[in-house]
Amino acid sequence: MARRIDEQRLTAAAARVFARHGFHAARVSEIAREAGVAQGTVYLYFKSKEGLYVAVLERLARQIREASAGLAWTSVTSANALRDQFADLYTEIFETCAASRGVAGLLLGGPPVGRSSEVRSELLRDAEAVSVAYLEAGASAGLLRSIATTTVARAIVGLLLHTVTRTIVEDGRADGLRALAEELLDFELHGLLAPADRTQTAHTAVPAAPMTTS
Amino acid sequence: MARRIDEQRLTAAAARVFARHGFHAARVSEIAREAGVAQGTVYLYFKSKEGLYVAVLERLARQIREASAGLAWTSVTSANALRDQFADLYTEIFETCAASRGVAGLLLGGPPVGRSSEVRSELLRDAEAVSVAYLEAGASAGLLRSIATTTVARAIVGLLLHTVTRTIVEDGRADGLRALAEELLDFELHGLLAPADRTQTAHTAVPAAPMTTS
Amino acid sequence: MARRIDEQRLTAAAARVFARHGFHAARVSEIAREAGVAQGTVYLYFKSKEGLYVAVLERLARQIREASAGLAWTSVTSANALRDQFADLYTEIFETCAASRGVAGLLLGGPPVGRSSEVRSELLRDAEAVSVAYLEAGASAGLLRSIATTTVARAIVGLLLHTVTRTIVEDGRADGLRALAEELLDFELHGLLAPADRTQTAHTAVPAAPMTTS
Amino acid sequence: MARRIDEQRLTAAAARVFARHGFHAARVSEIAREAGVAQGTVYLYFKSKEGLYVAVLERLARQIREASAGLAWTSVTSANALRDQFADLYTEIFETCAASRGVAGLLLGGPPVGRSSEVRSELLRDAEAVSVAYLEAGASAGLLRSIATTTVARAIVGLLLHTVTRTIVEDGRADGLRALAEELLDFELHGLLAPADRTQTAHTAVPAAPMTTS
DNA sequence: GATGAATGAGTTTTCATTCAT
DNA sequence: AATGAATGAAAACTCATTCAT
Repeated sequence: MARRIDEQRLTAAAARVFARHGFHAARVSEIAREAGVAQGTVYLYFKSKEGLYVAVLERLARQIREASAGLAWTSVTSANALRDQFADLYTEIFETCAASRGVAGLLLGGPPVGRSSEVRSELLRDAEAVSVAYLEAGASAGLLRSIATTTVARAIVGLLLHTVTRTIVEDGRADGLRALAEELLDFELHGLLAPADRTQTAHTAVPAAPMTTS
Repeated sequence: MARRIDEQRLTAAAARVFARHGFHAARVSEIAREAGVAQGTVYLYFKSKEGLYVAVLERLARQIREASAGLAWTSVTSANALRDQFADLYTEIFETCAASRGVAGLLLGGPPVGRSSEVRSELLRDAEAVSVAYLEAGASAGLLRSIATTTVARAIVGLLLHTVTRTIVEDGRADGLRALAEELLDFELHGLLAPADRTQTAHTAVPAAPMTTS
Repeated sequence: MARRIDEQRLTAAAARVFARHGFHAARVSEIAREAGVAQGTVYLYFKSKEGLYVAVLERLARQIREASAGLAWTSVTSANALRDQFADLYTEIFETCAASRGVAGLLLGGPPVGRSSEVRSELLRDAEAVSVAYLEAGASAGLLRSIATTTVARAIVGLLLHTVTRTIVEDGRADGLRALAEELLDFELHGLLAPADRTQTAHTAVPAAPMTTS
Repeated sequence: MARRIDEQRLTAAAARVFARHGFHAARVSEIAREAGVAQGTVYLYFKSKEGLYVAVLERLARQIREASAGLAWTSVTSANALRDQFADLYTEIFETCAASRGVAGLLLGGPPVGRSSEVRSELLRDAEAVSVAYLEAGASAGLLRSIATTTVARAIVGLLLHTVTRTIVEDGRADGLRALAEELLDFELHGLLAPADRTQTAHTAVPAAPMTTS
């Protein structure tokens, strides 16, 4: 058990240090100091700095998975029920990431280090797979439209991902995460277009030449 | 005497090498060899390896901006026109990124190196700003719903970004990019829900506990 | 665990290598080899090659100070007593420098490297200060003439310095250092002129145009 | 002749740059820029940076020799005449060095670079030789005491050298150089001791333990 | 198990020098 | 003769990892 505790101390310290400096600039010496152990001790628990890094990422990936697994998933028979379940899921994910901002940034946007790319890819692939499953289930149930499943599944994951990266990791938003989830779901479910019965005349002042800023 | 070698030779070689290995694992010696110049020559044109890297990213960022700026933007008065214009834009972006897959991966998902984070941030910020502008213009023209603008703008950018990263950079898709764009737009504009008049009974077989894969 | 190798091993090796090649041409790798440690080890003990160099110079500067501080200084009431005390001091300095010829050359005549100039300057300034103190004390005691104190103090230090540089460092003289000291003191105390009562006729064959050698 | 001019321009520029940065930190590019020529041009006139450096030192060494050679040396038959001639010599040397402070510092205290050590040594050796010649001539003429010629000759050179280094190069004194020369000569000729007929009782407060400053 | 001193491989960068124009 | 772009050798320093205690 002591072993477990020390390992925890190390990954926790490593998470802080990696979050602070990124993988390459992080020093094993700093991690050891922050964990209150000698440098050599790190190598009793982890094969290498790389291994320690991957372990840190894996912990967050696991937490995200657990967060979603912990939810009560039931068969869904209405759009509202579907929406509520996903709002729960998104909120859990957001909160888990908000609690580990720094590591979340590395998990989603860090450099490829050892198996780190796989950890990220697997997480995203799983998320996409879940997404695909729901889209298909929803479609066959008549709740959802039949659309380009793979593309849209990826779009949904990307939308979540970027929200985490920009709004939670970069801006540091930690409150109102459920509201954030609801806003995203509203967009996902209903799309952008105004209800068909609304008049669609307009000379919309859509500006020319986008992204010519900066 | 004018520069005798083309700066382009260097950035092109650097793009290949950085794409192959990422920033940290890329060796200046390999870049020089690939460009067919001596190592020292690199430093006649760029202050450092870091500077060279940022220059490579900036070139792609510029290309993406130019791709979108080159389009004919007109005032939009119908949902279809809006959709067409964005299909053009997305297609241009996809094609630009497909032409520089490796660098696109670094630009969108690479580690922070020198000013590289700013280059990425500026690009995303600009994209989000454009997105916001269109959402607001579309809404005030009655074409689009009024929704949480910032959140949705980020969602849209994230959705694009992840599509580029996964489908174009990782999977290497180079054809059918307009179709991809159309699929995304269909999702963006109409959302996931089946038309309201469709019956919404269903016992949706929505599976419990998502993301418990691998 | 206490340092396992002796810092002394490093400075001694460094002293030899620096003495052999001077600061710039000295290679850290050679110092490490000469000390029988790995290159990296040098940097456990010293921040940089520069720091190691300065440490080597400081050690000799300290030794010179200690050599002079170890002498029994008493109030002086006669020219002979004064002369004896200084003969002791000079001899100590000469012997200390003779024991570290190479380093003495660098301390007194090496290029400015990091704080090395300050180490030298401080030593010389202290020496001049002591000189000034003695000249003034001697003058107020009626033992010495009243003369341009600062200028003469510097002259005396310079005379010692150059003797060390030329006779001890360059020529490698290691014996008869007390005699050397006595000769210098004879010159310092009595000057060059023949006793006034000696006839001063002479057709001195003072040669014209000096220094047209080589 | 154009060649001469360019060479002059180069040595003059090099003197400034070497004086500013020392040999190692001086950049050939900076010298070329300061001289208003291309880098390659330097190598039309000098074999290497080292050669240029030595040329700069040699120029000052030559100037010092010429300064002394330009004086009217006549046979000396009195202490006063001797003193006057040397006052002239010292003043010339001081003024020459004051006019090239930076280079004087390098000539007398710079690092060993190529033949630079020889240039310095030759100058000092010549100075010592002249000194020896005068001491011997003066002694045989009965003007000067018979003393340890070599030692004293070196002492005299060292005294001059250090005065140049400290008072002219470091402190930047440029005026009153003749007075400085006279002060040195007074010390050299008469020594420190008070005239014998002055009472030599005194309890001289000669301080104990010198050089324990800093 | 824990320690931390020692290791030494590995890489960017500088800058004197060359030589095609 | 002059140019200055290109060259490439050379070296300090860092830091992950090891292993004797």
